[in-house]
Amino acid sequence: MKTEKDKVDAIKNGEKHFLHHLSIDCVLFGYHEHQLKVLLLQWKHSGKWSLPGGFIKLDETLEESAKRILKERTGLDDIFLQQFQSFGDPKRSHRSKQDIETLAIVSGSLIDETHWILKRTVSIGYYAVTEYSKVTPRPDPLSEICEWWDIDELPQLVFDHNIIVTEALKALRLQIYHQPIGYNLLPEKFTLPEIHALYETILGKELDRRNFAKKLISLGIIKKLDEMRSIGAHRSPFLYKFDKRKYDKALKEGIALAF
Amino acid sequence: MKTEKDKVDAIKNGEKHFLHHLSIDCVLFGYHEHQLKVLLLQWKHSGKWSLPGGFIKLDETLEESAKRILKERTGLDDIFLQQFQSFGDPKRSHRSKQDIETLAIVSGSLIDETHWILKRTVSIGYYAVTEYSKVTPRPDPLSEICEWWDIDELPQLVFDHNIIVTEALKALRLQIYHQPIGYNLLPEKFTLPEIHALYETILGKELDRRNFAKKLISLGIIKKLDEMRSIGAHRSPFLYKFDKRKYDKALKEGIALAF
DNA sequence: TCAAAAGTGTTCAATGTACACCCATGC
DNA sequence: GCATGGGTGTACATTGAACACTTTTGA
Repeated sequence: MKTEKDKVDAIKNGEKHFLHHLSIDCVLFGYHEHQLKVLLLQWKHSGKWSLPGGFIKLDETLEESAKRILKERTGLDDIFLQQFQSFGDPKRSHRSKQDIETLAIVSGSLIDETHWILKRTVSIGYYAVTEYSKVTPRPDPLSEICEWWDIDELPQLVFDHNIIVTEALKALRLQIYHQPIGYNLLPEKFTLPEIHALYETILGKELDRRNFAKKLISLGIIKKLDEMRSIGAHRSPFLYKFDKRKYDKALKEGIALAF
Repeated sequence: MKTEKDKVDAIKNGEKHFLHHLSIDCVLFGYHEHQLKVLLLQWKHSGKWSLPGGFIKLDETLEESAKRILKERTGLDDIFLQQFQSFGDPKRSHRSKQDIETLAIVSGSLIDETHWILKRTVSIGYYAVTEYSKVTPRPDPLSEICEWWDIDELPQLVFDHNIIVTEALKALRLQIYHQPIGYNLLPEKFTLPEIHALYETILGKELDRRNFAKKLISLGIIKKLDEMRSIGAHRSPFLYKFDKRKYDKALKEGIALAF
């Protein structure tokens, strides 16, 4: 785990450790009880909101880099992670004078317009999905706050980050029709209403309970167990689990869902 | 249009004009009479084959960069172009000693291991599709030959370019189910057999003529004209054209094809 | 008149969609 | 016993898939 000192050091000396002109931005979708949220950071001083992001170390793959960034913000290791698009408009990452001052103050370093971190940066977008009740968001050294925002009520974000979120959501919703999801999002054993709510939330629309269950079961990626979950003052739902074999096969070969 | 001198100059002085650590690789699919090909370049001296690619100028967008690269190799301007994935394995772009010598010879420049062009490079992959009978491939200054290769008979390519081709084809085939294609690939007026062959070729499988036509027409993206094309010693097929309004709508909103 | 390519419609199967009532549980 | 949420099946509509014969054209 990185210490704050390491991170500040990265701004000062990152020139030697990171790829210039490139960054990773992560759209982390948090799912919980029919709500879809996005993890955002609020920058110190300027108060602007941004996606969690970072730079790529000289010797790590893009995916390792995205995983590292997410782990630093969430502590989570096994996250459903997908590269979806790169953003490279020459003007996308313009920083204001105030931002530059903030970077200088936070890092205790001399930062002028020629600093590597201020050069034109192409950002590789990754999205990820997690159960947000499991996460304790941690700000990075440049940020005061790291917290979840409702997908429908995002503030204005820095750079082109609003566009990145929109594109990530589009990509996620497209992907969900071709690959199963849920493996890292649901407990090992889950109920039909749980996975149903997950799909409804991500797709942002209602899905008929019966038809939904029929399809997942007929695809064979989930199977019913002989156990039930006690949910208090209501009928106990059956538990299901993923058929890992068929789930992985569907991940690799794709499926055709049409909800 | 760039002269050879400009290109060689780019290797010598590109440090100032291009983004380091980043490149664009283009998988240009060429379609003609039921054959799908890919445009490849053969490097001077080493004889290795690669995708057309290049670096990103400081002030151009990623898409402009990809368009520029394709225009230099094909002369074509209006090409169906899609960003599909970025490739960033730290070892993906390792160059052999021989390659480095070749670069030095061709550019008449001193190139050692510290040269910017040899640094770790993340490549942003674009694919494009064109009618290859319209194209006269032009080698770049580093290459002897620029020519079409059958998609099923590709040679071993440099770096991870075989993987890039495979991923591009996967992305193209996925996209074709969600967005119409053909606008820049077919003449303004075309016949059903023509667009049918286009889809069959890209998808690499046979599609029932009647069902295929039924679907495209029922989606409304093509419409029948009162004209026919004379094709010699056979029955004259009707001409169709795209309904641009519905075509663009389908491009934006997506469609669900299931051939 | 023949060869080659294009036009066309129907039937059957599978899938998707819409829909409502009963059951279990804890308070 | 009641409120709440979960379980379940059927009928209908739509879509997909399979399939063959006739027409046009120029040689």
